[in-house]
Amino acid sequence: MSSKRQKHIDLSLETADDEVRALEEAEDGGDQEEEEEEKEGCEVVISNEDEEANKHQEENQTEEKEQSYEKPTAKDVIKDELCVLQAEMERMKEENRMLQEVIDRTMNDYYDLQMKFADIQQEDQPKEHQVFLSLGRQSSDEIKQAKVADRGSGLADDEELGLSLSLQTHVDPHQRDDAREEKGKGLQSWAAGELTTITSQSINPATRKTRVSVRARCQGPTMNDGCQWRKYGQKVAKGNPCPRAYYRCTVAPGCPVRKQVQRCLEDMSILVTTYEGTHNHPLPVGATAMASTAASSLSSSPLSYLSPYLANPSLPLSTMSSFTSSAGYSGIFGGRQ
DNA sequence: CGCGTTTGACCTGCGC
DNA sequence: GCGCAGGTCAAACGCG
Repeated sequence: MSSKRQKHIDLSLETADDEVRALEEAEDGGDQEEEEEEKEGCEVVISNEDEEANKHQEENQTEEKEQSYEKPTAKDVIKDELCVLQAEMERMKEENRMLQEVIDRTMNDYYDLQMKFADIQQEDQPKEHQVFLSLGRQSSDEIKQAKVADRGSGLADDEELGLSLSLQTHVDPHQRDDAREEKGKGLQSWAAGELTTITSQSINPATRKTRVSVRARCQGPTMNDGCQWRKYGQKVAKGNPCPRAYYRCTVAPGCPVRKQVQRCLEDMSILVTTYEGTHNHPLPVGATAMASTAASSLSSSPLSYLSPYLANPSLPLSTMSSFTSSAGYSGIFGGRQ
């Protein structure tokens, strides 16, 4: 008998809602089924939820007859467990909501700091080209912040390589918003939703070598950006115990593009990928979405690491932006030579 | 066997 | 000039 009672409890845990329904039904019309008590002896596999409820109810009733003093106890136990489980579910839901809010707040603060940092860098090093691409999830607040930063930055157009700055002179605010959303979608699809952070780009004035640095949350050894890469070296850099891996683009022979991949010291789940060079071949579709995003902000030839189309400096900026937008890609960041 | 990775050696730029 | 750190090369190795 005790084994039967144990079975009841297990079933109630698996299908709590149905159990509640079954109990309610049992209370309402349980008398009608008392004459089928002989079924209680059958240990069959329960395949139907209603059958399960009925059987549950029948077994309960059988036990009730044999040990009538246990009737309120068994139901109370089940109801108590249901209440506890439901309360726990509610608590977890509430906890999830709070965690989500914390994450959103943290992301907002992070992007805010990133923008301020960009402004400070631009003030300190007016000759150093800086690009900050906001990738992945982007809230409306971040978009607003970006707009404010863009309008207030007052960059010298001829000298600064602005992120979305220069392109904004060609599109209206609605289009910008749409484009930003497009960018987010494109990158999410590119990185399977794992891309969450920031890219930055800089040109070394001395060597004229340019780099795009992408920080992405990625569990694998390297993030899939659509291109084919061959590893040619690995080095442990000073200050970071994580080894830095060196990759060369193998989509086309002689392609000069290289990338360095290194885990972030602060957060091992973040992969910092630095691209360098210009592809001398058309990119795969998967890579082009990313390429157009980054490269449209890097319209000068040495800056177009990711899109060979943008390696052609003869293409005017307006052509670039129309290309990236008309191609349906997510390139919305303006570029400036 | 071909291709990609690993890893130690070598090269190069930079600061002192 | 020297030392250091970052970057690249290439032989050895592993895998399919």
